[in-house]
Amino acid sequence: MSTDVGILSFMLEKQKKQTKAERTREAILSAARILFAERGYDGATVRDIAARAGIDPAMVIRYFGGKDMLFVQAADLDLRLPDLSDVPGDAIGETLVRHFLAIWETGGAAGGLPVALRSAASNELAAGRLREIFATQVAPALARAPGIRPGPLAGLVASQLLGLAFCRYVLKLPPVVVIPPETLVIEVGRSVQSLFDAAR
Amino acid sequence: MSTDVGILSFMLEKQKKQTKAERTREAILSAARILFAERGYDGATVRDIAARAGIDPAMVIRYFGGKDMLFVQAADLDLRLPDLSDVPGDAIGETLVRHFLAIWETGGAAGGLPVALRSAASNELAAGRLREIFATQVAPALARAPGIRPGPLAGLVASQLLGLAFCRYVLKLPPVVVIPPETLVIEVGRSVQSLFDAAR
DNA sequence: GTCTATAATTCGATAGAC
DNA sequence: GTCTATCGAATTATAGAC
Repeated sequence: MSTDVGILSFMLEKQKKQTKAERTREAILSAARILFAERGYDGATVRDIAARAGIDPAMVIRYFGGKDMLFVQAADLDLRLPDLSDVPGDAIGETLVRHFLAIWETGGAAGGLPVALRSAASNELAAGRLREIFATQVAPALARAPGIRPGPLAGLVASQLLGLAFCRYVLKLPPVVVIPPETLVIEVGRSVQSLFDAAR
Repeated sequence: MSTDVGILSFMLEKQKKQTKAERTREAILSAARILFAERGYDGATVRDIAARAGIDPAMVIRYFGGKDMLFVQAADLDLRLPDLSDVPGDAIGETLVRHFLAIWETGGAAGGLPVALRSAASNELAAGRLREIFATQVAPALARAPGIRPGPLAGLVASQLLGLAFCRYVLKLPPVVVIPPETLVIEVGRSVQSLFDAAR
């Protein structure tokens, strides 16, 4: 079966070369996430991203087709929201805030949420991504909370959590930055919980 | 006293000419507020602003010294927050939300708050303005609420109100846009109130 | 006071050599 | 696959005519 051996060695070589190309691709994407999250869509230039990734600006276009398509990839994210049907009814607020804070505090700068939130106010592409994330991830997850009437709940919860992230991680409002995470879980958790209690 | 008459007629003439110049200045500022609020600092160009004001782009620089200084003027705002020492302790949440919504719903597009919020995420100048507004207007006003412990309260209230404005007026998240103002006053008011109750 | 013309940058994207 | 060189467009800001 020389054919099989040929295929195998081809795949190995292909995988090896893909590893090299994929490493470049990952380097671009990683640099893009950091700079998009720091400066927003307009503020982060293709040249800056290429410089941070250690490659030529032309490669960014070659790998991703354009700045806009690179941004869409960089702003991609999975919130991995917990299944609220497993959470006690009076602990939903704290659970959500704790999960949301963990997304930001751990590796937040490398994820897509800071990228999307930073640019959403001044870039329609980013705004659309954020609206889509709400519709496909946040709203369905909140709807699984037991005994909740449909209504404005999901939008109001999103407003509160995004407002917290905005003031703490984007605007960096000093009094919000210094609040310990545990305090946020309790205080904001209670406030979010009051939204759920009212929708029951 | 021909001197007095001379001064008087000079002042009248001066006032007349100032009226003309002031009208141009107001036209620029008004156009700048609308475009800065719509597209953010980077998205709104001096050319666009001049075109909407019906004057030459060079005049914008001449009147305001530069795009950045025009922005500072456009982002200036007075929240006119009510004196919370006059408000019943259990109505503070609703009072704040109602006042905040009124700022946005009536003439919001012409004010400085949409300008500042739209650009705060991607422009340090705007972010500084917003932080300054919090420090000089929001925090002192909230501190006048009777029987409140100092702590994270002010920052959390600002987070919730800014989050609401962000989702409703900037991001235009559909489920948040369609909520009637009265519902917002009640629902968000209760949630804000729970922050105050916990700080007592 | 006002406008024309342009200076001086900076950006995304592409063509083509290697 | 990668890089050099550059195009074409858009930006703020200024200089100078009227």
